[in-house]
Amino acid sequence: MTTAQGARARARQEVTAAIKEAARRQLAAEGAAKLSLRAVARELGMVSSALYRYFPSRDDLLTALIIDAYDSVGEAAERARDAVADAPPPARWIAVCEAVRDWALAHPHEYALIYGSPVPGYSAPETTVPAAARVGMVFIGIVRDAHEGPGLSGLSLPADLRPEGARMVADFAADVPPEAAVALVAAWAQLFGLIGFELFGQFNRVVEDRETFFRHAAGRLAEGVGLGRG
Amino acid sequence: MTTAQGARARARQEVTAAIKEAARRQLAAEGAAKLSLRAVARELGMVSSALYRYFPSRDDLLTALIIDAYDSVGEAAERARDAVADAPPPARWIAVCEAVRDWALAHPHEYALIYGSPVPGYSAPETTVPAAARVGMVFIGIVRDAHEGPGLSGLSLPADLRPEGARMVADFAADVPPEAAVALVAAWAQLFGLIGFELFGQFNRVVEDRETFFRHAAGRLAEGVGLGRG
DNA sequence: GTCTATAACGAGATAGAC
DNA sequence: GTCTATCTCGTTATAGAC
Repeated sequence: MTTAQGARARARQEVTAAIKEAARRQLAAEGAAKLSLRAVARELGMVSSALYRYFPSRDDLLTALIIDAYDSVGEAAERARDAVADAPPPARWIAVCEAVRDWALAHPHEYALIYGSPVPGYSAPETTVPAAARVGMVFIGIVRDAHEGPGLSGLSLPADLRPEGARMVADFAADVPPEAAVALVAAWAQLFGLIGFELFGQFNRVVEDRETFFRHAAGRLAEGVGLGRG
Repeated sequence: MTTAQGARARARQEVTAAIKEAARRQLAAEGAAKLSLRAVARELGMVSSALYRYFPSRDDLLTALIIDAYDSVGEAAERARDAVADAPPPARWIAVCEAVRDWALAHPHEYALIYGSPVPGYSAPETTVPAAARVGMVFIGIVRDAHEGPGLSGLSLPADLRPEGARMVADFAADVPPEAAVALVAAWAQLFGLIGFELFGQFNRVVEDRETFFRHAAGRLAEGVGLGRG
């Protein structure tokens, strides 16, 4: 009985994975807006109605792809953090930034899915939130460690941002000084500005040596969150 | 004869404008990927073949929309710059940043068109480059003025980025120090990271007081390009 | 119970003949 | 410029195979 259930479950997982894989190929070729269940089914030699055993609607398939993509960058960021766990905070910050950029360059369509223009007519459900938060949590962890270790430097917070900083600390950045939380969120958004511009072609004819440029910019972001020079 | 030609030219311009307006509505409703000449024609009560007298292809219509959008942000940035021409450089920098953000919040779909995910199957032609450069040129101008006036402070450039900085100065940032050019390009990309994250929903549950947060972040960007505190 | 296939719906896009 | 025949799409109901 358990073996039968195990086999069924395994088969189900395999089909689910195949569907998502085909959907990702579609994503790359046609874009998220044109993702179609029928085309996915066709590519797999299935009939469209059969897909509904695995995903109750097209939007649920999209949601699964989005969560997978967030988990994929999140994992890349966490792996990078763990690989340099002994390095000083600025070096760890830069390593994670580079891991996120490397992931984006390796998965441009999944990057566009989660950090690019929203898909028309689709609204991401709450279930995407934990996966979406993973990358940010890695950065928060680095700053928290620095705060509890060597300390943060060069930060300040104007009076009109103090409530916001306090709320951030309470909501998602425990044990981080409010001025660091505010700087952190800004740096996080700015990092994806650098990556998005490179990926989406805004750096054409503007930045040539992109590795070096990015490493330098990531280092300045680290300074901006109080990590000092690494 | 001249009046007849003038009337014809005027009529042609009006129809062209109506086509682009309808296309922008489509952009908002369905996204750039699904922009179709037929749907635009239908909305205008025309037949699709008639549109080809104005735009030889769907891609040409897209290109026109992209150039219009770039010109629109560029104009907003230039207007903001001119409105605070007497203010010190950091204040001018922040004013332009806020103008770009205001434009983005007012034109989210056009923002997505030019700064969001690339449209699958579409490749922007060279003709978009001058319009795309306008916003950046405004920032370069502010930094150049500061350099030639009160001066820039706190900048440095590692050896491995010096060739890149020199190239930037030669290519598009004349009369700006190379270290400022590099910082400028980074700040430019980071600005759109802040705006894109706000616009595309990444700030949900993360940033509440977005005006204040943005103003502060824009000020830090100004410091990052050597403008000092305003 | 779990899955796949057939068929159909209503809506929309598209191609081509006229 | 119009009309029609033929596609696509998401989704559901149903029937049967394992």
